[in-house]
Amino acid sequence: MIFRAAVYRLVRRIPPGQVATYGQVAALIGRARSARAVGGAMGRCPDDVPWHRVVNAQGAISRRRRQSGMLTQRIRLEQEGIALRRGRVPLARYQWEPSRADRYGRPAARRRTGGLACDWR
DNA sequence: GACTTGACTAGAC
DNA sequence: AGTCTAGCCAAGT
Repeated sequence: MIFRAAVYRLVRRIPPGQVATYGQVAALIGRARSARAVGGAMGRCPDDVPWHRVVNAQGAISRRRRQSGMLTQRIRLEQEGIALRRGRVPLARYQWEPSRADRYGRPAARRRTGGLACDWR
């Protein structure tokens, strides 16, 4: 499975009105240390991928090299009923809690940094 | 195959 | 709560 294809397949399963973090997406496809690469994949995704449902670990909309897109993301989230508080999505309320069937692999062992424990569940 | 570039993250101040 | 750093890694050149 190509990395990006795995990312897109998973992101398509995020329900409307909920969000996931880059690190969470990475962990769910069994690549717990690839959060950064997930961001790269989101930048060039097919139109049917709900990219706006992916935010960073703080619940904020990550900055792009070019600002364009950040506003669109916020608007789309709000259209799905997600209210941002102080510029961030309250993850405690909106973060996706995937069922076991939505998980493809077990998170990699955590190294010094970059790897995520299963704390998003 | 050796860089370079990010829509990343956890920890340490 | 902000800023900085060190790790991480897929893709593109």
